[in-house]
This record gives sequence, structure tokens and C-alpha cells, in this order.
Amino acid sequence: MPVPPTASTAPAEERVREAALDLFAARGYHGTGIRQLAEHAGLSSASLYHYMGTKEDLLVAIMRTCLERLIADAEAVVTARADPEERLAELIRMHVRAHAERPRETRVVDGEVEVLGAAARAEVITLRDRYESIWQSVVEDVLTAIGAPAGEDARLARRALLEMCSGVARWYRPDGRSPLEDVADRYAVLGLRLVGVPHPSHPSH
Amino acid sequence: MPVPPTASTAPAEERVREAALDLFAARGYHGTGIRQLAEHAGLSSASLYHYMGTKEDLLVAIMRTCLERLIADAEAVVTARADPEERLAELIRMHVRAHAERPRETRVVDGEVEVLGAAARAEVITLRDRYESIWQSVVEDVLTAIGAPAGEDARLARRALLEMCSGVARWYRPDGRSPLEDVADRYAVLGLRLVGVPHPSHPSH
DNA sequence: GGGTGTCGATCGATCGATCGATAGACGACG
DNA sequence: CGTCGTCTATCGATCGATCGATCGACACCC
Repeated sequence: MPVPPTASTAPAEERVREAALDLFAARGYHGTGIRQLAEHAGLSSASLYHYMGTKEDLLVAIMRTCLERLIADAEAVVTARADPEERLAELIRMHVRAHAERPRETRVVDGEVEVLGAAARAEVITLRDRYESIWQSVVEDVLTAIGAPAGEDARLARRALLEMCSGVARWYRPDGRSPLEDVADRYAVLGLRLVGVPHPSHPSH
Repeated sequence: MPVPPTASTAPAEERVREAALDLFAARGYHGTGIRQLAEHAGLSSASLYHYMGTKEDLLVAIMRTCLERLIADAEAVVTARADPEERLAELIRMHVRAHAERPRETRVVDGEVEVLGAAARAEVITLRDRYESIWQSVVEDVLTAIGAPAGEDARLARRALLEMCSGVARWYRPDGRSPLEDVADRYAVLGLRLVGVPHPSHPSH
């Protein structure tokens, strides 16, 4: 529950962003007051508005940055790999890494969409759909490549994969027993087995 | 965002519970005001306090009920089945059913733990740990039964399984394309493959 | 007439947001 | 050089609204 204050050496604009990330992730958007935000960033609540629009604008900016980064990373993976199974494995590793290294961002993105007004929500959901559609086609390609039976449901598998990988943000700790790359590799194995790849014995990289 | 009001025929105490479930799930705990809660339940905000303690008490009661039910159902599954693979398959089906049929409860339980004070949070986390420990031992038994290599991580697999199954609450709609039992069965197949069961061809029931 | 429900009125606190004021940095002009 | 005007950054004070919670009063029922 207690969140240590943001380091006060960075420029104020970054401190505001960091403070919002810390507090929105820890207490939720509605659970975070403007004054807490200001105190955490080392400014007065009035000064806060020199760097942001409304509180909701701040939330949207965080979500947009995070989602655009995920999309760019996913597109880079698809560009870099041709083999369907390798693509999926690398997509899983990328997603797991992102959620483990930036749990605050992903927690805010995954958990605060419903507080947005209609316009902002539409924008964020469009970005999320773009990201998920990349996964969708990669999963479909894998199912085709392994000659999956007609009953296999790519949408179901995609949802199961994404939820399972996003969950990493809720439990991974950098000081835990296994290094992040191990977790990412293991998740790639679990994910490939999940979709039905018989022997996911690909090299890690 | 709009949430239709709770039917006004039920007794007031149930209406309060239902209203809290609706609004906490849709707008979050901090996003829901006492007056919205009262209006949704068809009472005045003062009358609300005839049926509940504090707003937080109401939240805790919802969480406790949901978690105790999950624990009881999980224990029933373990009692009814002896084969490790069948146990895990049935555990998955149960969890998926629960999250699809009661998305509001599970969304509140999964997403609002951090708003609780220390005492209430400790109680809820204890219940959650009880539930997860049941899964943990079932997953371990499956790994042993199939002679999994020593490198397999039961904790990792358990977390992946639980996150993937809980995600159903975020997308399942009863009017969707596949009936709930299909989804539950498919998830059981995906989950067994995930942990490494070679041919999860068990009958559905 | 003691419970059982229900309510309007209201409490102090906090909410998100805005105001006008102030202090300093920087360049332009004479 | 000095000294204006503008721009950026910051703040205390305060706005109206809403927050969670409580009070005393009223109505009904057994």
C-alpha cells in the first residue's frame, strides 16, 4: 500500500508521469487523488496542471504509450521471424518480458479501461484490438502449420495465451527465484504446448 | 458504463448485495459512491446502512462469499476424483464455469484486493492462498504422474493456468458463439496440454 | 410500545479543477 | 549596460461538488 516517493532529480514532467504510474497501479485511478499525485511527484496540486490536462488525460497518455509500444514490439517480432512457431514463441517472450519489466503500465492498461469516457475508451480499445489481432493471426498460422483438427478454436487459444502471459505482471518480482529470461522461455514452452505444438523444443533464441 | 438497476422485487438486503456486485464490478470500488449504490438498490443512502456496516465491509463480504464458494467447489472436485489428470481437468472446468457464470464476483475478487485495509486484506489473501494451494498440489500430482522432467516448474504452471482460466470472466458472454460447457471443456484440453499431458483425450465428464 | 425499516438533512472531509500572484530566465531594444 | 516585456514554472487559496457516514424522526407491525 505505501508507495515511496518518486526521485526528485528528474524533470518535473517525468516525475508526474512516474507518480501517476506508481499510484494508479497501486491504488487505482479512482483511488488516487490529485493531491496525492502532486505530493508523490514533489509539486503542488496546482502545478500539476501545468504539465497535464485533466486527470483522465494523464491516464490516457499512459495507456497510449504502453499500447503503442506493445504494438511496435509485436510488429517487430512478426517482421523478424518467419516460422509460425518461432513467431509465437517470441511473441510470448516479448509479452512476458513487457509485463514483468513494466508491471505498473500493464496493470493500469489492463485494469482501468472502464473508467475512461466514451471517446478515450474507444481509442484505447482500438489500440488493444490492434495488438490482439497480431496475436490472433500468429496463433491461426501456428494452428494451420501443425495441421490442427478443425475443431480447434484460435480465438479461444489466443485469449487463453494472452491472459496467462499478462498475469505475469501480477506476480513476477525481479528478486524472485528465477531470472526473467527463464520465465519468458518457460512461458513460451507452456504456450506452445497449449496451442498443440507437439514438441516445443525450439532453442530459446 | 450504464448499469441497469437491480430488480426491485427481491428483499432489500439482497438488492444491496446485487447492487454492490453490479457497480463494484463495472466501475470499481472507489468509482462507486454510496449514493449510486443506494439508488441502484432502490433505497436511500441512509437506509443502506441498515443492511451493511461500512462500504468496505460490503466489499469484504462479497469477496469472502465468492472465495469460500470456490474453495468448497475445489475441495469437492478433489474428493470426487482420484486420477490426477481428471482432477485437474475438472478443476479447470469448475473454475471456468465459476468465472463465466459469475464474472462480477470474480472481477471484484481479482481486482479490488488492494483497496482493503490491512486486516481485511490479510483475511482475503488467506482465503485466496487456500484456493491456490489446492491447485498447486493438483498440478504437482499431474506433473509427477506424467513423469515430467525435473526442470518443470509446478508453481509457474499453476499461475499460468489460473490466470488463463480467470481471464474467461473478462470476455465470456452467455449469448456468444459457444455454449459454456464447450468453453469449459476446451479450456480443460488447453490446460492439460499446457502442463504437458501428451494426449488429453479424456471424456468430458 | 419496542422492534424493524425507511428517510431527509446534515456532518466534516476530500474531490478535481481553476484562479490570480509571484519569481526567475531570456532576448530585444535603446 | 540597463531595463523592459514575455514566457515558463510554481504556488496558496479557493471554487462547487461529492465523498462516506450519522443523526433524529416517522411509519408500521406484532
